[in-house]
Amino acid sequence: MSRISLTFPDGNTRDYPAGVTPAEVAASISTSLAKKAISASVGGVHWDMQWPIPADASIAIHTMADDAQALELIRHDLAHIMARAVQEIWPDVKVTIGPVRDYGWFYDFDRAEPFTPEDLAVIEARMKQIINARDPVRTEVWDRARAIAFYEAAGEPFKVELINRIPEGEDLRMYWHGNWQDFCRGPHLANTGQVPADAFKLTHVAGAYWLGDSSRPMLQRIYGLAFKNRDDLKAHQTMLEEAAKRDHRKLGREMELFHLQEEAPGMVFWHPNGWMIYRTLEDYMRGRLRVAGYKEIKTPQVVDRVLWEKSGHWEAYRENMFIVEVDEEGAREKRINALKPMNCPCHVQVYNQGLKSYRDLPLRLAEFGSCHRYESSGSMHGLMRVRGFTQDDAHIFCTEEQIEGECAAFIQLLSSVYKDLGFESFDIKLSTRPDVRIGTDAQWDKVEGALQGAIEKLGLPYEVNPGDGAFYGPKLDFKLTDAIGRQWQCGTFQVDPNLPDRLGAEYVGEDGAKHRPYMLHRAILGSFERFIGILLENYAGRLPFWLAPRQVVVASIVSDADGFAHEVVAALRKAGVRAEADVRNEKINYKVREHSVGKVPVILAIGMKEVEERTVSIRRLGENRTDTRPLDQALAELGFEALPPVSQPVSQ
RNA sequence: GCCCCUAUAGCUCAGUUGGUAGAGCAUCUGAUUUGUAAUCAGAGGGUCUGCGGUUCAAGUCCGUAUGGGGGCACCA
Repeated sequence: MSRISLTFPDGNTRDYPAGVTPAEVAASISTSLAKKAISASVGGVHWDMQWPIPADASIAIHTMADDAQALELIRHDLAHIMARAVQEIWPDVKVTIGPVRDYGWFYDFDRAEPFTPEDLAVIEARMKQIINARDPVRTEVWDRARAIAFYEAAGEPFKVELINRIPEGEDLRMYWHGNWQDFCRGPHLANTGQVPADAFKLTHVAGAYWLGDSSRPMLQRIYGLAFKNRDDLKAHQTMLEEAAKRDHRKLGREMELFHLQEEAPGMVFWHPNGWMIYRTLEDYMRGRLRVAGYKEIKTPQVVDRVLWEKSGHWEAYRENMFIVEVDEEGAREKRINALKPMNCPCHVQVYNQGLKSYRDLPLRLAEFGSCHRYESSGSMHGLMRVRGFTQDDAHIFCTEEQIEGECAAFIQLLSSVYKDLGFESFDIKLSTRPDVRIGTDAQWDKVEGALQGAIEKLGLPYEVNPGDGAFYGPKLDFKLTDAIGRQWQCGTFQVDPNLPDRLGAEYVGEDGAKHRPYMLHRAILGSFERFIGILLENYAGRLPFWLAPRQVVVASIVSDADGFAHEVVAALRKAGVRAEADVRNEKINYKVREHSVGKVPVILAIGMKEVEERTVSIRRLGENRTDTRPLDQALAELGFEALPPVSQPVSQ
């Protein structure tokens, strides 16, 4: 059980068990201290105790047993304090709900006028007044009829709806902050003064649907950041600024990687540098897949709707497909095609050519498949969510018995690839059978068991998401964690008996009869576009040498060294290094700065000294020193670094 | 798609209460030959996102379309 640490004005800290009562606290300290002990610190949070300590202080003492709980309470109380401030300033605003979230909280309001940044400053000022007023927080338990009557009288339809959604018989708690109250599950601090007044900040306003339902009204959501002290808030704000600096859209411009433009929303124009990253990543993946026993194929971009009808996509996914109508001469009707939104049906077509034997299985067909999806306008975001993208897609056709082995091999491959690309850890989520599904329970038992067995044999931790699988089969999702702690879902592994059935895939078994294979959909990166965005943000643009588009710039210091600079570039290129010469008539300081800003990992400076000694001066990005090396040695070192990392396979 | 915000030079941004545009960087030209994060000088560069409206007059005010941003919804 956790303990509470109380720090008193005499500077001493005393520990108490979590269930301690105010009376016990009072009894444990000397009378003289008791009279001064009007403030204390619990769980790192400063709070004021009235003396004698009131009975409801126990709420705070009980729940502020550790920092995480203390923060939760602070953020939760701030949500209420903000709602109260808003209603005090604009009495006609309707309140709804305001949960705690990472780093703060939000609250949704219904108001005809939009909240402006100036409004936020006004609200913040009022919140500080409320905190400084140190209003005690009181709890009352009401019955449903009273609560509904109260909110109907107050003209708060959203609250009435919330109460109606609470199951009969549950207690309804009303929390009073001064003479403003909110219906809430609690718990809360003992008084508003326990919230630090200088450690929160209202950040922005955004639209959000009532109850997350796009058919319901759109409310205005005000977001706030909150911490237990001012330093933590500042630290978080600094972190946000740092995160903004590594925004891949900004890096994409600065490093001349790609651009997007109005005529092709959600489609990437790759520039030479960006395309080099893309191709390096693609070549790397191609190599990994080849070794892992995949066969690479390429399938059409434009496919007749007939196939999409057979696969079921036309019915279920049509709104998200780019439709291509073609007028064919003599035809009575336009022929309707669609840009493929996914590769699966095409891969089944490849599988279906020629009769397959059980000896052909597992058959692993891979494609760097260019797909187009008509994503809604509001969902697009730089490289992270685009309309035209390329998946590192593959489909494994196999028998039920082979699923577990294929799953284990896939996870090993994925983990090794992530490691090579700089991501040490990832989380696995297993989504199991949903309520609405096809197939028998016995089949689901086997298939889910296969996935589970594969993960467990590898000794990896995983989380189960019951009921979150597709209607045809369970799936695994793989989420990697980047350098600043954000998680990205990239890999996926799905078991699908449905599509082979719809598209008539089969193989001849040992028994001479025809059988349906299972189809395993799997991807490691997800899409190249998005993964490059993730890589850029993870490394803040400072890609490892082997992935950097321009690996080395050879900069001459004086024009008499230009000849040797060119010679070094040629030798580097021969050694497999992406090198460029910079022989512009500029100072070396200028060149070093420009290429450092451009995130070039290695700068070789060439002056007359190097020309005479046939050496190079190596400067690595982020290091303020240089090393002088004989040219041959530098070529060997850099040539080796230019190779993609070779990872050890995960041991069984 | 929905709500809010936003759109001025390649980039980052100024532009007072409406009186037909500015800076830094970048680019180009010249000078400078330089030892590890910005050498100096000069020049060119903008239908102020498109369309419509108000006004004697619109970068500025209003409407609308499109793109972008923050979210929500979506991501079989």
